[in-house]
Amino acid sequence: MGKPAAEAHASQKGAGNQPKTARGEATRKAILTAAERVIGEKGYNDASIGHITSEAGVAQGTFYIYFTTKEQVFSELVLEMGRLVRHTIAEATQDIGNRLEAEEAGLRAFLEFVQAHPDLYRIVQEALFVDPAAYEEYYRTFADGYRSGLVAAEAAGQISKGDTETRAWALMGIARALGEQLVVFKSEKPISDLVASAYDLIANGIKP
Amino acid sequence: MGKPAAEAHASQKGAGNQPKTARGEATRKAILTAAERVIGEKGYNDASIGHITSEAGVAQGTFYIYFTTKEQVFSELVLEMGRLVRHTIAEATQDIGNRLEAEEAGLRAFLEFVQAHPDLYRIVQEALFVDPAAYEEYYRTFADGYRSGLVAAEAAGQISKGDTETRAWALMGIARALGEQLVVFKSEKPISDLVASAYDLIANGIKP
DNA sequence: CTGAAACATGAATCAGTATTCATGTTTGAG
DNA sequence: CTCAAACATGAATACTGATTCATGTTTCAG
Repeated sequence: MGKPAAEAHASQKGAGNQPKTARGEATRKAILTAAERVIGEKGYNDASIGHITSEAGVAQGTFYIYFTTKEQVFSELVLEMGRLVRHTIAEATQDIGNRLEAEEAGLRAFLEFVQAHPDLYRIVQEALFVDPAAYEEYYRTFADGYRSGLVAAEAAGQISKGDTETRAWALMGIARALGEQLVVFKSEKPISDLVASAYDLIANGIKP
Repeated sequence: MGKPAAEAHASQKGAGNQPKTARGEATRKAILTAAERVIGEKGYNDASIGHITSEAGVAQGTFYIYFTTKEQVFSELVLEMGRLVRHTIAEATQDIGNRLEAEEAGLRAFLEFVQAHPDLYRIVQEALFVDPAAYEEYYRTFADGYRSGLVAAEAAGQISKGDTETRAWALMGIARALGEQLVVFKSEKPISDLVASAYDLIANGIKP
């Protein structure tokens, strides 16, 4: 029984060892940031621990002080993206009483976030292949929130009646597609134009 | 100059060595099919050449008679998916004069295809990380076709005016999201329901 | 029939890289 | 100050898996 069984019941989520000093804190954050950039750019498999630690300016072994596994940093990044995106959208829409307007504001906030964090965006997409559970949780959580918003709006008569679940997925699909336009296809189109067009489609459809 | 410089100017697309006998033809197809299943299920990185060849019932070295690289089979599968999907949708919509109806029929055809070929669907998604060029070509080609259809419909007064490019991306985003529902999230919802809800959204929007 | 081209085999090669570890260095509570 | 806990190092380990190759076997045009 030599081991203190420190990490017996994970102090935080599935996080590796948590730092206990300011120095450790900084180092962990440096690694996490480097991982975001490197994995986002090269993809999970081509991003080696060596790349990450050298980008972070620490030795290779240091990685394993704070993370148990390469996959674990990845998962943590997916979680982080989830928290950040939900927070960003919630904040952007909290004062808006009308759902259609909220839809527009939320989409804009999402696209701005994605443009500012392209690496995180890609990481979430890659999660489908690296950490399917994290991927599913990300989208399920998101969709649940989305759906309940739609249900409320429907009840309040702010939107027409319809299959809220499918609508939620479809609307998320639109947001994703436009986000991909920015991050993957490097579209030059201004976000406001994307939002305006998408909003018109969402509100009115394309029937003449 | 011992080498016949056989593959000097690729006989077919970027395809590896093409078989020259019936036996070879069959073997190549067996490997391709196995690759589709194995890569679709395990993902690119966990799918080893050994897995693929054993699933195909051939020796490991046989793989390299028909493909130059692991990445190359993958690319070929992405191309195949592109051809098949375009063909499927074109066929399902060719006799439909009205764009809105075509939209509905096309979406249905796409979802049915995706449900029948979940492995190919996943492979295309993973292409963003394994072979970005193939991924981009897949979606660019698709979007171009989509967009020109919308332009024609707009001119014919079958749909309202709007930013065709963004609309094309958004509509593809809806299709993708629903496809993912089927393949990734294993939704039980019947395709007709998905199509009906999505069609209503696309045609009329959600404004009350 | 027949032999050169095709095809098939599977063991060996070879490189990359995640993870571990023995050894220092730094920090901060007391 | 002081020393035990934290933190950091980077070389060594260990393993996986793509690709090659020397050696047979099969096909089919002539």
